[in-house]
Amino acid sequence: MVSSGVSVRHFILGLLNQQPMTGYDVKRFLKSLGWLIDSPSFGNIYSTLHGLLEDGLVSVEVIPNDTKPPRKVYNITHAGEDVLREWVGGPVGDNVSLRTFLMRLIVAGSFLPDRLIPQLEQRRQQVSRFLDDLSEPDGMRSSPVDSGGMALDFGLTLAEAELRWLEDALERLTRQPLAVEGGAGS
Amino acid sequence: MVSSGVSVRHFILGLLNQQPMTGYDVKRFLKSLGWLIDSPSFGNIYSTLHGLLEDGLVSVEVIPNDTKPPRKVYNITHAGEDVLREWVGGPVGDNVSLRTFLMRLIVAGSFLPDRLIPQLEQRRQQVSRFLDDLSEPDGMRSSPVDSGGMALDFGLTLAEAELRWLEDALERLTRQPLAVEGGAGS
DNA sequence: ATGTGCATGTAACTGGTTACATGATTCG
DNA sequence: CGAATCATGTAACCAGTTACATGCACAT
Repeated sequence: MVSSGVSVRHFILGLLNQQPMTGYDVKRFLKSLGWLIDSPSFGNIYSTLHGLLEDGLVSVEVIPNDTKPPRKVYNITHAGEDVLREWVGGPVGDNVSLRTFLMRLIVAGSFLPDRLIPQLEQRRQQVSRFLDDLSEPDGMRSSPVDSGGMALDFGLTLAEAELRWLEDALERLTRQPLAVEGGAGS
Repeated sequence: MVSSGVSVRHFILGLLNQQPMTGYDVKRFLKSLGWLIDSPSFGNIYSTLHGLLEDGLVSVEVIPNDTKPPRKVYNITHAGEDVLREWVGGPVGDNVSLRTFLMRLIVAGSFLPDRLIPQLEQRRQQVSRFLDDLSEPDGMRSSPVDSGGMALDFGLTLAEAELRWLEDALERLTRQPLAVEGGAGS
């Protein structure tokens, strides 16, 4: 019932929306984010790409490299754009994890900047709520686990940093709606 | 070959090491961390608990609640402690995600503070490397995806916050080794 | 020569989710 | 009176991993 199916499928489709890529490129990019979110394996990436192709959400251009295996550059189709637009516009689902949020941010960032604001706002509320719970005697702090330990402190630090970023980003976006179009895409 | 099998299994065992709990308690705690990492579902938690019990890594105390379903409080056994100690002491695996790191931190935090330092150090190097790559023209910044976009900025902010925390924590730990023992327990 | 990076793919497996079933209690 | 919280559990299903297979180019 979480309903925010942030499968690799949507995420990869989102990357392809920003820039045509090969499976290997996708892997390389995701690997660079490895410290934040786990990169899906090659196996998963390639089969996801095959699935997207079968469903007509991406097209492929095979660039033969006569000795090497040919590069297969995948590109999003109109049908794919429709699916993606619907997904990004759709409900975020409460209690999204950092991983989920980042994925949506990457996809939505250069696609529909106006739809972005409610997502940032939702996220801000969530992180803010977490921070508030720490001050209350009935929040997570009262939890027996790791009372006063490092993990709590770690989470706190990250939450504060994220919250500050969110507030900053929201302010920037609401002041000047920045009608991006040629920004990142074509 | 990632070898850092941070399955829910290890994580739950780690929570049980800090405090005996029911499956429902585990869920409640994990849910409070939902903004950071996805909480496993009830189905997974309960069946993991059953598995741990079968393997003798936890024991259970059934507290009958005559009208309500009985509470089943799980407690780690000596065998369980051995398994956990081995896991925490084991290799972290390079390129761990935030999720993985947090899990290890929660488990290790109140268990083996001396083994903690190399883990923090490894993590520090990883995050630091990411940050360095952003300055180089050949790093992730050169990636076609989301150039100059929000997601990159978001990641940067979090990375900086995490790095600062790690450096702080390392300094504190190396100056006074803090021989925790009763720290988190009774 | 040995390893690392480029480049793709498949099949078996397992970890975890979703959806279901049950039932009392408290809150609005 | 209906919804949420407490409290446990099972089984079908799906997402994603691991391990394998192939092969050239380039650096050490």
